[in-house]
Amino acid sequence: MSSDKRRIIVPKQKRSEETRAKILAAGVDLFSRDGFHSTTSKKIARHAGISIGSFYNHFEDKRNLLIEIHRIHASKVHDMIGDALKIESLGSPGPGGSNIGRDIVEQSLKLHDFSPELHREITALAYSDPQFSEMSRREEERVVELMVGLLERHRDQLRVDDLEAAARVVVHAAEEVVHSIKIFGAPIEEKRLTDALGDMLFRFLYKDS
Amino acid sequence: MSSDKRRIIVPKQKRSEETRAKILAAGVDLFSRDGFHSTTSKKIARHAGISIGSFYNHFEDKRNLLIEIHRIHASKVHDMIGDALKIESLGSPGPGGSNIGRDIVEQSLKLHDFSPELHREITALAYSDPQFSEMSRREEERVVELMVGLLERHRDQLRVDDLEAAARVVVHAAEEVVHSIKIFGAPIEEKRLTDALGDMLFRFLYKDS
Amino acid sequence: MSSDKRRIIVPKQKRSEETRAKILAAGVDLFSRDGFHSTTSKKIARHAGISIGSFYNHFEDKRNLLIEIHRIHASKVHDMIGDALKIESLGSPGPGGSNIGRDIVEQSLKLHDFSPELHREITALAYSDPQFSEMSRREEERVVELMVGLLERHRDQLRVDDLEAAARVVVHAAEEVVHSIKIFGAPIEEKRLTDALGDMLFRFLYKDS
Amino acid sequence: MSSDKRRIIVPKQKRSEETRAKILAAGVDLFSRDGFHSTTSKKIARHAGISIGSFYNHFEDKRNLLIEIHRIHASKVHDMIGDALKIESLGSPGPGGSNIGRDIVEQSLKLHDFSPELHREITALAYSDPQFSEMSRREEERVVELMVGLLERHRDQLRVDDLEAAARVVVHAAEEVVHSIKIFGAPIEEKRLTDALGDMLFRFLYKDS
DNA sequence: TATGAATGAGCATTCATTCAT
DNA sequence: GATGAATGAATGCTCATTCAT
Repeated sequence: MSSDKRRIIVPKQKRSEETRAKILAAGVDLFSRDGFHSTTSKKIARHAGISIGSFYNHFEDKRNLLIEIHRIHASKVHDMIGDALKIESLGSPGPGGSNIGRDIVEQSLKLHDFSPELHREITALAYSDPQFSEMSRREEERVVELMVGLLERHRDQLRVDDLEAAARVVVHAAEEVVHSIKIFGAPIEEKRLTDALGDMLFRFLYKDS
Repeated sequence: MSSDKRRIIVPKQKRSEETRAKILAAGVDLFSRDGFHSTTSKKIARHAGISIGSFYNHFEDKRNLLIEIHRIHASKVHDMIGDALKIESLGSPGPGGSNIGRDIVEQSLKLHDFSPELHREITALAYSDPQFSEMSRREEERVVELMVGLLERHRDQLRVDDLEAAARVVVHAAEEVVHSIKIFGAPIEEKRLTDALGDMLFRFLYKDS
Repeated sequence: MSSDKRRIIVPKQKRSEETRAKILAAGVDLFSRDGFHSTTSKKIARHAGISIGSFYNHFEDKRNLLIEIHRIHASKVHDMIGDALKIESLGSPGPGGSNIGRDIVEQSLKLHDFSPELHREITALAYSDPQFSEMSRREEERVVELMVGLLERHRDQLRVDDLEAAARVVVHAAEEVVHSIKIFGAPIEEKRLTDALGDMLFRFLYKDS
Repeated sequence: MSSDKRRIIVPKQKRSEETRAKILAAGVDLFSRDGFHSTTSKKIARHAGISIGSFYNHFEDKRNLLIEIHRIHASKVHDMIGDALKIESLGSPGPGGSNIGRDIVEQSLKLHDFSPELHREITALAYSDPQFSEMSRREEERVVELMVGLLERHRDQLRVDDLEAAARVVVHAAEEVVHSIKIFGAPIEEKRLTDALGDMLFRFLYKDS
């Protein structure tokens, strides 16, 4: 009762693994540069320097390549977020000192320096394609979890009760403002936006500011 | 002698105007339901009950149909925003009373009840297509302007100095949270999110609350 | 037993005649500029400043418009040829004096100053379309007739016996050399070509020169 | 990484080479029979017994197929001309003997027995399409070169000074008369035309005839 | 495993022509 | 006679995918 489906290679040999890596790299390049819809599987194969047949040996189709790229990308981003939010940044909170608000903004900006074009493309697909929508949602859940963890560690300094709702709102606000800067090009000086955002998050989260 | 360029119909006859309306309606239906890329010009014509030739008499192509739809949609939304932000909502501010934060959230939610699917699709294109990116940006600028106007009218009650930066941050935060509710389906109870958002905006904007 | 065919207007009213003239003029312009295949009936109507419906009231289709244009053009050219070949140019033949060879070349060049672009387009169609081939042939026959007449008038000075064959060869040679100058752009100085051509025709036709 | 540009197959496999040959053959057939404009890429594919996709794998488009056909055709014709003009035909010149005039006519006729229909179609395009115009011109230049070479080899017997101008006039005259015979169908007996043409060329070129 | 030629459904778009007003 | 919106068959071309080598 074996599946009729095309058999996708699970690379075991070194050569095969290299081919797979080349395809992934080409996919990142082209999806970032031209977008998903303008990137054809032939172009990917050519850009990767392999044959179209080989492409289909390694990935079911274009869509699945992007999903795999997304998976890898997301896990890298997730690790970066994990690292970032581990930082115990809240020694002396307040406008003058360090605070979560400012730190979140800083880390968000940093995260978007990593492949903003790919991020843009995946965000586009999250808005137009249910499967990518679902993937983005799962990714977001993991980020929210980390954010909740961060907030919990500073609970005593915070004024918010519903940490999960707060975490979500914070993540969304940061995400969108950073998009307006990194993806669409800040319409006013970046610093004014990031200061306002940092200020907003700080005031929202912190007791007696 | 006059120009030989392809001429798009500028409706003079009643029948022509009706056809144009049918195409616009069909475009809204299909772009909302299936997305831009899965909607073909043939499908639009069939859905509108007209011929493919007629479609091309009225619109240069699929893309220009969506642009026109967007224009119409945007101006409706803009009017709604204008009306909404005119409301002098700030009798007795504070967690218990009415306040801008809560009002902005409410109005944002209301706005997204109007054709959320189309809004989703256009947002997707704003992320993937430079022309739509530019259109969305212009639209956003007009919203920011209205928001700055609103803030200015309540300046004495507000703690923020940089009204434009504040306006932008507020608009982005509200937009994204509302998208997570109306477009992607709230992952937790809507009220928890909107309360947190309203609270955040309020704390950010208001003096010593 | 009237024909089912679309009834084409035979202009009686002044307005109608003007419309017809406008269409003919527009046809000449566009066929000359863009060629037959790139000229659409809509463009013709627009260029003429009339409606597409009116175009079809006056001409069966694009093809028949060109045929009519050709007819008018050909009769003008024919008149010009008639005038040209009437000239009794052979006072003192010889390389130094006037001679038929040189005159034919001169007149051929002059003829091709009249709408060379249209001539080019019609020649193209003569090569690719049987109906135009036939029309060109008829036109050619009339030119050959005139040429035979000219030769007959100078028979005593000529060495050729088969006047018709001579006429045809002369017409073809002149036509093609002039095309290479007027239509394709002379690859060497025009004078060298026309001198050679005139010389060739002269030597061919004249007795012991 | 290599270029992403659309790549036209450069045949490596035998099957590919066969397909290419089939397309070329089908192109010759259909362009000759129906002309360029009436031949669609679908018809070519069907006639060649291959898929439309395969057609586009091998040729950029219909136009480029004809260009390639022309290139092949032109080089064959050029070889034939080269062979023909090598003939040292001028033993005892004169109306009774062999002479260049008669030889040129003979060879021109022979050349046009090879695919006259294709020649007709390409001539049509030379009149209507700048790119084909340019191609025909280049081809003509090569023929003129060969003709100049021939004339040079018999210079002492010739009366003409400007060999290049003479060569061009000769080529044009022969070309057009032969077209009137082979392409349009001689309106009078072929022999009368060829005799007149041969006579004209002979009298033009030769000393004291 | 890798290759790349072959496939053909499907899409955007054009344009000659009709006909109701 | 004039108008121009409507029509839809037809065309050029793309691209995801298959499969024989």
